Amino acid sequence: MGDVFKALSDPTRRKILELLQERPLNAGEIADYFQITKPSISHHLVILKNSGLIIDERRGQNIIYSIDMTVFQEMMKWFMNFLEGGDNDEE
Amino acid sequence: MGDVFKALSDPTRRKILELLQERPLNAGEIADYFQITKPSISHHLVILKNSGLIIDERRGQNIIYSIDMTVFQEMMKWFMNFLEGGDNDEE
DNA sequence: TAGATATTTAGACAAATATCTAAATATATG
DNA sequence: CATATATTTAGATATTTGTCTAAATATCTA
Repeated sequence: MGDVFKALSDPTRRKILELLQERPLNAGEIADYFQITKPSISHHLVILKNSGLIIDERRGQNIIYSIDMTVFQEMMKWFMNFLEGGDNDEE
Repeated sequence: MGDVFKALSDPTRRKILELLQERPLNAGEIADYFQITKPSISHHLVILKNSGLIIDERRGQNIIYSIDMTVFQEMMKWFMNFLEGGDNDEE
């Protein structure tokens, strides 16, 4: 769960999520949106994947990334706790 | 706005927010919940304050910290964007 | 199988971060 | 004013993080 907050703390990774929110993209397409190198993007994708925010699927030479909504729903619950004033248990 | 995600990326700071979600606390009371030193907690409080997540108010020798809900609502909007599939514009 | 394309892994490095100790500031009170 | 209490600021340090280049892996196709 802490991994998710860590993953969201980087602006490049948040932008990747916003791109994937439109539609799934392969690694190269994602990299094209940024100035940084493909290996750096690949590193960010690993972090996003480990946090559970995205999933990947190889299709031929490409690896296609897309958002996994499940974790976003958990995040919403964490924030809801503050707005509603209910109980909370994290790590 | 990126400051908020950065602020939330540290587990100590998230725990501080959870404590303040119960009720306002002064710096010493907050520090008592943790093993780390008061200066370190003070540093975390500065980061939380700069992000807009908390506000402080001096009362005598104490400085009392409490949550500012405004930013939480903005966070909710950001997450809502993913769950609903609407448009988004950040930084 | 050889070569081209897509992507990741490995290793290095500079910048950012969390923590500490020591010192400074602010307030209250005898 | 002098001392005690609460908190922050300053400066140092070890760890983490984001980035890079070079090399490795995986897949497709001629």
